[in-house]
Amino acid sequence: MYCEVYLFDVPFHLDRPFDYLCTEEIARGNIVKVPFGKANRLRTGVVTEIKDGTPPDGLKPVHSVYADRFSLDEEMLGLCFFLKEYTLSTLGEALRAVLPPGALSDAPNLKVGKTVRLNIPTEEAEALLLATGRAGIRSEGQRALLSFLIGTPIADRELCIAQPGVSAAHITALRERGVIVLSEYEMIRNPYEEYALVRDTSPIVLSEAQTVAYRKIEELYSEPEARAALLFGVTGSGKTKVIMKAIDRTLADGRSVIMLVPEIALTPQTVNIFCRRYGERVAVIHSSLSQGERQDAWRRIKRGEVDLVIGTRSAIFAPLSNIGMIVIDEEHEHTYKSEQSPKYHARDVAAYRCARHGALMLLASATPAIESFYKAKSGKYTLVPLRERYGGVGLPSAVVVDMREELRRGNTTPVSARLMTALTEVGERDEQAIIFLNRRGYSSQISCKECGEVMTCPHCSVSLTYHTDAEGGRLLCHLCGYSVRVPHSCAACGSDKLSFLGFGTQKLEGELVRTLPDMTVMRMDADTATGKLAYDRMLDDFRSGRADILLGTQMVAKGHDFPRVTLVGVALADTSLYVSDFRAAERTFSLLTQVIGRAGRAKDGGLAVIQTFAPQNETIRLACLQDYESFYEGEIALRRELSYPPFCDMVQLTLSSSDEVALAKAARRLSDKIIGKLEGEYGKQSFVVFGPFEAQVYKVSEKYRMRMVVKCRLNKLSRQLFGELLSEFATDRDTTLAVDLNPLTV
DNA sequence: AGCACGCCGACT
DNA sequence: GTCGGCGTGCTC
Repeated sequence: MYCEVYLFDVPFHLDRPFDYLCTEEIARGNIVKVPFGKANRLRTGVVTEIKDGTPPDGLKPVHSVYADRFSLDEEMLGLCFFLKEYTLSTLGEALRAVLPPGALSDAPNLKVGKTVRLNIPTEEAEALLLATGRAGIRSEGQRALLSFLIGTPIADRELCIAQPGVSAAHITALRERGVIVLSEYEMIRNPYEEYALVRDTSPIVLSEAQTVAYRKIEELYSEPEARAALLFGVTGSGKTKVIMKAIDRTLADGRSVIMLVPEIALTPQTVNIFCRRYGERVAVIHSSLSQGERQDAWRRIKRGEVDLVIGTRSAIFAPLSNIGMIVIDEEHEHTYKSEQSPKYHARDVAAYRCARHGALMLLASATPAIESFYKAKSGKYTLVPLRERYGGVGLPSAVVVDMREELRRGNTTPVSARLMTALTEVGERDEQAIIFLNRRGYSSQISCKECGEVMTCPHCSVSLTYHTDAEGGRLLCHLCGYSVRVPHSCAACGSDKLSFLGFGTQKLEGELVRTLPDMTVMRMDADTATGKLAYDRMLDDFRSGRADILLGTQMVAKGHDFPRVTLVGVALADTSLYVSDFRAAERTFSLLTQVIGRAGRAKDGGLAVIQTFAPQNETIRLACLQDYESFYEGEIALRRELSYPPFCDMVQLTLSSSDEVALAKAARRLSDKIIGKLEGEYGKQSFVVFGPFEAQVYKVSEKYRMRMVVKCRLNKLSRQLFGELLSEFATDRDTTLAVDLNPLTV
C-alpha cells in the first residue's frame, strides 16, 4: 500500500503529490510526517490519496500520523483543492486557511478540566452519610461533598470546590476511599458562553415590505438546488430582521447557518442579539479570539454542537455539516477578500460550499459590489429589494459644500462655515454629530519651503505623516511604522522653514476644540482606538453622551445606531476619489452612503454636510441622494465600455525584491514569458497585458515592487498559465512573484 | 524551501 | 594543498 502526500511550506513548483509507503491505518485527509530530501528531514503534509497495488521502487515510508484530531474530511479536502486551483495557492496554504490557527503546531492547545463522579451506587452513598462510627463519614466537608454528589452524580471539580464547606482536600480524601473517581475531559473555551444565559424567544415581527422580502428568500431557500440571493436593502430598512427570520427558518429545518460580518460590525451588541436568540448552539469566530478559543470553537462545530456560526472572513471555513444557508452581510466590504495567500474572496468560497450543500447564499448590502448587482440584474442571483426605510425614519438631507469657494472667502481651516453653523445648532439642541475624515495624523505632508524637499520614509517611497504628541510631534510612516522626531530643518538644504500640508484627524480635532469650546470632541482612529476593546468602549461612551462630536476615520462610519446623532459631516469627500483604481468611485460611493446614513436615524431625517473640492462630481452627488441604482447604471456602463470586471477578470502579478537590478531583470523575464506563452500553446486566450511598471508605492520596507496587470477570462487554461509562471519563478533566488486573481485594488 | 554537490579564490 | 564562497539542481 502507498499513498500520495502533499507537503506544507513548499514553494509553488513542489506543490504536487509525492508517493510514500504506508500501512492500512493511514487514511485520506490524515496529517502526516514524512522524510523528505537527501537529508530525510521530517516534514508535515497531508495524505490526499490511498493507492492499492504494487508501489514504485524506492519509496520512503510515512513516518507518523500527526495532529490526528485535525484530520480533514472529504469536504475540507475538496475545499483545499478548490482554493488551490481557484486562487493559485499551495495546498498547504489552503489548509492553513481552512484549519484553525495553530492546528499544525506541536502545542496541543487543549484545556483539560476534571469531573468528579460517584464511584458507588447512590443508595450506598446515602447509607454512608447515615452510618456512624468507622463505617460512616465524619468530616463535615466530605459529608457536604457527598450529599452534593448524591444530587448531582457527575460534576466539575471546580463546581464541587465551590460548594460551601468543600475544599480540594475533601475531594482527595473521598477519592482515596474509593467513594468518588476523577476523570479528565477537554474543556471548551467559549468567551461568549454567558451571552446565552438570558434568552430572547420573542417572535420576529416584520413589516409588510420586510415580509415580502422574507417570502422571496424563503421560496429560494426551499428549492433543492443551491441558490444565491442579493438582499438589497437601503440603510435603515431593517435588513437584519429579515436575515434573522431566514436564519430561524433554516435552523427550524434542522440545517446549519454561517453568517459572515465585517470585523467592525462584530460588536458585543451584535453577538449578544444572536446568542440570546439562538443560545449555546452559536459559535462566534473572529481574529481577536485566542488560538485556544478558536480551536475550541472549531471542535465544537466539528462535533455537531453548533448550528449557527457568526464570524469574520475565516468563519466561512467553519466545519459545519448540513449547511442550509450562508449569509454575507455588507457583502461589498473589502475585508472579505484575503490579502494573504490563499487570496480568496469569502463570496466565492460561500458559493462553492453552498453548491456542495444545496444551500442558499444570501448576500446583503445597501451598496452591493458592482459585480454582485450585475449578477443580480442578469439573473444569476435573485434580487431581493428592500427599499422602504423602516419605522418612519426619514432620509437625511445632504448639503454639498464647495471648499474652493470656502478658500476664496478666506477660510483656510478644514471646517466650512456651513458645517460650523450646523455643529453649533447641534450643540444648542443638545444632540450629537459625527465627523468623518479618512486620514489620520495631523498633516499628511511636510516639505521645505526653500527647496521643496518632501520628507519621505527612508524605507518606503511614501511621504511621512506628522503626528502631534507631548514631545513636539513625530513623523510616521503609515506603511512600515518608521517613526522619527520632527526635524527642525530640511535635511537637503538646511533651511528651517518647513511647511505642513494637508490635514488629518488630529488637526481637525484641534480646530473643533478651538472653535467650539462648549462641545466635547472624541477622536477615534487607529491612534486612539488601540485594540478592539477600546473601539467598542469609545462607541459606548459616545452613545451614552460622553461626547457631543465623534470625529474619526472609517471606524466612525460603521458603528451601531446612535439615536441622538442628527448631523454627519464629511470633512473631505474627495480623498478616495482620485486614486488610479477602477473601483475608486465604487468605494467612495459606498463609504459616503454609509456615513450619510448615520444621520438618518433621527425622525426628521437629520442633516449631512459633505465638504469637497469637486462639488459637481457625480459619485458625490448620487451618494448624497442615496441613489445606488443610478450610481450602478453609470458605473456598469463605464465598466462595459472600458472592459473592466464584471466584463472581464483581472490578474495582478507582483514581483518584489530588495535588489532593484535583479527586479528589473525579473520583470523583463516575466513579460517575455507571458508573451511567449500567448504566442505558443496559449494562443487562443485573449489577453490584454499591461506593464511591467513600478508599483504605485514602489518601495515598501526596503522591498522594491514591479507589477504587471492582465485582463482576461479566468478559466482552467488561463489559470494554468499563471500557475506555470508561479512555478517558473519559484526557483528564483532573489525575487518573488505573487499572483492575485481579481484583486480588489488595481 | 532546504540541502548537497561542485568548482574557484585566499589561507594555515 | 584545503576551507569555504554561493551558483545549480533535486527532492517520492
